[in-house]
Amino acid sequence: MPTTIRDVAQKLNISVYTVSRALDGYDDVADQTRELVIETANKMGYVPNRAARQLRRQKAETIGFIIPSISKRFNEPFFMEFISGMGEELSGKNYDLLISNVNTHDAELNLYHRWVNSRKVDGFILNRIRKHDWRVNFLSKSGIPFVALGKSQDGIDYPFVRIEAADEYLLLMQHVQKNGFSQFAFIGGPTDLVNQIDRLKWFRSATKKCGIEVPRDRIISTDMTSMGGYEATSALLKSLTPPDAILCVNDEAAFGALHAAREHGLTVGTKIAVAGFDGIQDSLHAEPPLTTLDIPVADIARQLAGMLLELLNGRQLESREIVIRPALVTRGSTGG
Amino acid sequence: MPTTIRDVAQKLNISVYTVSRALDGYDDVADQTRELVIETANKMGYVPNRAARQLRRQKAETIGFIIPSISKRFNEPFFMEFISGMGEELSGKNYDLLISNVNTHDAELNLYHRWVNSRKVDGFILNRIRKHDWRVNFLSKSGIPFVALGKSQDGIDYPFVRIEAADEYLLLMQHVQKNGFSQFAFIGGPTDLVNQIDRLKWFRSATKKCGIEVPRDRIISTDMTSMGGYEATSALLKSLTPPDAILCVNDEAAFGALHAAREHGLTVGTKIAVAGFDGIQDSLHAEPPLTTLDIPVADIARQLAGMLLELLNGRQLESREIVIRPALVTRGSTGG
DNA sequence: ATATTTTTCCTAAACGTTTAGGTAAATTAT
DNA sequence: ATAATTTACCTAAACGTTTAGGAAAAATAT
Repeated sequence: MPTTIRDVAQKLNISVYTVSRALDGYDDVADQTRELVIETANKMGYVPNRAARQLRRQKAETIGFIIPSISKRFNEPFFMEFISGMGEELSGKNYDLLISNVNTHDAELNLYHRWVNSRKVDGFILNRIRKHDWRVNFLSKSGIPFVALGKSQDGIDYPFVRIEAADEYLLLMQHVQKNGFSQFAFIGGPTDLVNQIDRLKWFRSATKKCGIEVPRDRIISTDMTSMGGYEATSALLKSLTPPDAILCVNDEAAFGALHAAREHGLTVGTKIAVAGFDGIQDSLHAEPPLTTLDIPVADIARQLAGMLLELLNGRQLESREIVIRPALVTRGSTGG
Repeated sequence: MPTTIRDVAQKLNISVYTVSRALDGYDDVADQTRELVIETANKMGYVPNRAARQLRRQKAETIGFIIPSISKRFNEPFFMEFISGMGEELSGKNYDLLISNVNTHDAELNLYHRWVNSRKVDGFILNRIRKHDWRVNFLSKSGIPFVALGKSQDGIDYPFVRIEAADEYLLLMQHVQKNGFSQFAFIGGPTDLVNQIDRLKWFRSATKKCGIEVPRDRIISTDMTSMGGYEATSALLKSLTPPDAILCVNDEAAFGALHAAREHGLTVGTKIAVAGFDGIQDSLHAEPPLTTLDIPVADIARQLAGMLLELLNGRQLESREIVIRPALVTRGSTGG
């Protein structure tokens, strides 16, 4: 049974009030007393009971993150980097991170509901935003603070980080074109994902500027896993007019594309170009190393967590919109 | 402001006691009343306040998982699969998963202390166990329940899952040998990691049975990242007597080994063999696809979470030790 | 010397549950 | 018909904090 505030107070023969105020750094306690309290509390290993504090303060000091049920493969490295970034920012500020993953849409809905209504978390961080996102609507209606990577088009105002890569996509395409590839294809994700919508838009705008025609059937929708990328690429390469430059919505899909291309006997970087998006760590060790548009995932997560903390502490945000631009990293998969 | 139990009671003109007992399924409330209560509670969107319930029940209904500070790269896919498995088991049982990651040993120690003493979690799940593990000692002394993947040698009794792969390692080595490779090397992890100790032991025992000599300098210790595997392999291949069969302590290191081998102009599968351990999903899409000893990571995590829940509910465990055997998956990286 | 302000600490209530220890009403046993 | 038991509910205390509203003591102002 852990030490309570009463134990500390008794030991020093003072009231619990004084202990509480001393530890929380209020100035209505004498310096001498404060020091004594802090020292004693440390010695006794006293840590405030979270449940009691939460109940009284009506704050959970906990942030919720629910891994979207659409991601069938939770092992996507992307999420691990994201979690890592949030965790770093939060644990430094004495906040905790509550995580769950669910398999069905109903379970996901239920969990949001439970966490909101049981006051288990003070706010949420969202990911993989969709064009119309029920989570955004639900949380907004609940009045619980949240931030997200990506802006949904539900007309709801919330702080977010978004990625802007129109220029970088053009650079990528010019680079690929310069290396002798011209038959472009785009391996994308679910069509209502904001990521997908943006990236496809940048792809299209870049093709236009480069004077490239892309037939309809060269734009494919996958589940953004390496298996999805593998299958889509295999199909593309079997067609009568196979592409020789495959741009993927994320690195994972690109890994699958690399595999499929090699399986078709194509030397990637020479006969065919492949590029990804996100810049996850293993992209460097792919064969050949993967050209990608690198975004600082952990850093974005850290920033999101930081924004949410500002919100929770009632402070004004410097900016409710943060724009991140990726860095084009050219490697062997597009011909050096 | 969410609905409280008092709101529900007032609405029905009964006491909060009756609402509480009805919702918790005790039999000292009339069936008719119970139904009414449940219906009304649902309609009003009532979910018990977690802090209040925790305070009164002295249970957090939350499990803690702290990503070990030794993993410099949190994006290791292994952890994501592990988290996914725990989360699945827990959320099904109405438990939540509290996650944090820390950068230093001190921060890690501090966090365990905080979570234990603030009663923020009811139990822990541990990972990456070391031969002598302060976490095991600390939690055992605290009297808080925990389970782990791996058994430390501190003479402390706790429920755990362990991997047994002596036979499978022999199979792997025979397979590699049969494909014409004979100069073995082992790229391992930190020397006090139970994983490392076990896997190196199996490697050594297999070499003995196969009549293979392995010089001291062919056994290397890394940080188990792809970069670590890359650097270790590069160094090995530059030596006067380079190996032609590299077995790695995990898949991530093996990815780096593949990269280094290719960079040295060696065709993996023909000139050199590489194998991993864990069977993470991307091992299939490596070039060439990676031979590995596949363990069901998510499933192990699920089982660990299940064991911990049994402990927390005061039930007797069927078995305090669960043994998992990996499956040898042979792919191109060892010559098909 | 008295009045005012400041400093330092205290008492007691509150947060929203759960539950020990009841009691009246209904049922069953004698 | 009365006693004993069971059923269905209630009141009030407790969990461990934080904090509003004081109050005594000390310092400062008049």
